[in-house]
Amino acid sequence: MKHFHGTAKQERALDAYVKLLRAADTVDSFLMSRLESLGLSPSQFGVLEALYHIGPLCLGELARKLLKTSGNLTMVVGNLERRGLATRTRQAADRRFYLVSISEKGRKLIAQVFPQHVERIVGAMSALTPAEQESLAALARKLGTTVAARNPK
Amino acid sequence: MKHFHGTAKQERALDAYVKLLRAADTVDSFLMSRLESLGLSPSQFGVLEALYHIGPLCLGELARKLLKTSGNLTMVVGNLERRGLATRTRQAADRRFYLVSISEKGRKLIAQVFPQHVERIVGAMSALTPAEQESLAALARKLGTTVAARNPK
DNA sequence: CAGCGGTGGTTCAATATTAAACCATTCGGC
DNA sequence: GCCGAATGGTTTAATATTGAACCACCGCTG
Repeated sequence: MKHFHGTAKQERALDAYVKLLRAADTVDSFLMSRLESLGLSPSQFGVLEALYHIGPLCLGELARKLLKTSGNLTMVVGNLERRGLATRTRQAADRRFYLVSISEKGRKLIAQVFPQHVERIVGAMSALTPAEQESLAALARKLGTTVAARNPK
Repeated sequence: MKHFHGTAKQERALDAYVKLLRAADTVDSFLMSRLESLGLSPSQFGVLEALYHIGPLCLGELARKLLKTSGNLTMVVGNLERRGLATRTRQAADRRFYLVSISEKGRKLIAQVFPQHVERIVGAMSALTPAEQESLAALARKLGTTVAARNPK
């Protein structure tokens, strides 16, 4: 059931684009549904997970890593702070920077939740063979980095 | 720079998952940035484009096609209606259904914007060769449909 | 035809998200 | 040392997004 007709080139590009977005959306909402039942929003989990695995980061670094705006991060980190899962401390060296760190409570939460999360990712991706997973990763990586490079933030 | 260490199976799945999401996010925000400069939010464009190419749909069908909740669609369609780009009419046969249709104004807008949108998709996807685009589409399709089938809405 | 369960939409409260305007701080040139 | 540009964060206004509670309508069964 197709509703747009263009050149072969256009249909190929559109088809790949639509399939890519739908797959990402489907897999992500499957994974996030579990996290939300633990009281963590997708964004909150994303920030905590980054802090947990990478270490303290300032707001701007978080925004760039997560592909979100700084204004957005202000809100999400604010919510994490209010819930005692992260802290924000002003840098003495350059007082414009706020270093965001995961709290002990946040660390415990991620330590508890992350293993199951990984297993759910493994489960979802098992729809593809290992070779297919690697192929998908390579193609997605090439596409993502090329488009990102062409459009400097 | 990797910050998580697990089994080969876990790292492969995680890597594919992360690359997939980032590619989708990068491409999508590249495309949406142009649409927003025309005053159309991504969701509004999604709904209008569906109505334009498929024809009138009821709220629930729209929600399923766009992978959103019905509550969300109530809001987005409300905004489209307020701007005169779509209409909502109650079905006489079964008065629970509201049929959503694109207006003439909306049709003109999409007719004007869609060709450029497709060309931008072609431009973005040209990061991959035609064969790679087809390969990506096939892998994404397999992943998306399998995960969706395993998790009936 | 009364009641009831199921389906379609809406409402509500909370969080997210962005762009744009704005504030705070640093740093370079003078 | 002061000013202006640049950088990092916050705020604001608007839209989006979800799950849960709720309302409206249908069809069925007694």
